[in-house]
Amino acid sequence: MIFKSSGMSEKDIKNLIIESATKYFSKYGFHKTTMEEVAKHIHKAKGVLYYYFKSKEELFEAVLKQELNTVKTELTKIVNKDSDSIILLKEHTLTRFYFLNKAVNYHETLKADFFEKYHFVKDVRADFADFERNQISFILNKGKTEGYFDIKDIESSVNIYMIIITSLEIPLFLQDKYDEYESTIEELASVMFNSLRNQKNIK
Amino acid sequence: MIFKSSGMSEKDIKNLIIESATKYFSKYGFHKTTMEEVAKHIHKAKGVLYYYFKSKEELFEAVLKQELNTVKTELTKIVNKDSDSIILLKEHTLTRFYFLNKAVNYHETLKADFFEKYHFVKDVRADFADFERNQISFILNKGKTEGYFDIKDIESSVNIYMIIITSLEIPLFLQDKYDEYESTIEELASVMFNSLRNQKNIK
DNA sequence: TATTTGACCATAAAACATATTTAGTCAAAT
DNA sequence: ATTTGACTAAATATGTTTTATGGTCAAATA
Repeated sequence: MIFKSSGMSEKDIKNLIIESATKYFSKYGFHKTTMEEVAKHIHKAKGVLYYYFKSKEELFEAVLKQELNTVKTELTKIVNKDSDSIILLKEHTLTRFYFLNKAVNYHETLKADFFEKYHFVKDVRADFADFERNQISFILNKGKTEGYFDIKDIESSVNIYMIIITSLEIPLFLQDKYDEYESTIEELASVMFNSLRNQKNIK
Repeated sequence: MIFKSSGMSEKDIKNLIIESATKYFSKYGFHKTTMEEVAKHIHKAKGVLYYYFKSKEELFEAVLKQELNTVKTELTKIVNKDSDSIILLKEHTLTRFYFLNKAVNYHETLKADFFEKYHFVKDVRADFADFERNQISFILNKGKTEGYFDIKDIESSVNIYMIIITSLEIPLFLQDKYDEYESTIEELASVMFNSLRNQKNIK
């Protein structure tokens, strides 16, 4: 009983904090959110945040990780489907953008490439990039085995895919062109997988 | 004689100013360049700059236009070649990035998407985008006619091409990843034209 | 007439000083 | 084990002064 309630409550409080922090970080961003308001919202003193998190940055990282885990979960669902790799790649790309578009704290971290203020999130970003790289690598390999894709160098293809995908993040999410481009994102995804498609008539 | 010398000198001075301005804008950027130093460099008083240009912004525009004209000239050379449209598209893309990489004042204008300070260059940028759109449109049409490309909707394909191309500008030029990505740019260009290639075995 | 000058002004940027807010700490309380 | 809230150091915001700079213009030049 003692174990249960103390164990439960620790996790609950931590989650409550993350929940509250998510609310404020999402609305005001990292720098305009204060630890005070995050604590007040769950009727606690500010100090308690530092019992569960070492710093504001660490709290933000927790929020960001949770946000990206949602995306990861959705993407994993797709990779686990037993559709054709072509379908997989297309769905993966579309889902990626769809859920990433909602991940507003991730959007903020894109500023790390321009402003020094956000360098502390680079590990989380690198982790997500690795995750994605692995998944795309898996899909391309599967497609190669199945004969759908004609790829000499998988790693090189994954590289190019990643470059295009991440380059698009800035216009889509930092310049808020997701809605404007939405109708073309599908065609955009097609460009990518069409180019990988097995083409017998190529020199 | 009077016409010649006065006509000549007007153009010469204007070009001298642009030349000097190019030097300073390229080295220090728009905001850190002063009209004073641009004038001093050609041993003139600051006021004379305002005889030929209405404002600092207009002078910068002149520099930028000249810079982009170099790129336009190179790209036009390629479009005028009578190679296969596939070769054309690839060369066009590579040349575009190669010369744009040297156009440091153009790089600065990319900041217009993030900072209000650069909004005044939007006309020049729009003009360049139109120019490019037309050229790509021309190449794709040519490719369609020749049977190299299998494109239902040219305009839509041009759109996607433009979105990818311009999205890449920020990582390449603002985040200085051109050298890092250089070896993959060619493959990147291939992705684009492969996807447009006539593929007989598509559903 | 066409061009150039440099003193001049208004405004913007830089530099400085001051006040306020906030991240993070910690001894004490629960 | 967890929470509190007073506390500090540092960052941020605010206000003030100084300096630098874009732009003007009447007069000079050629």
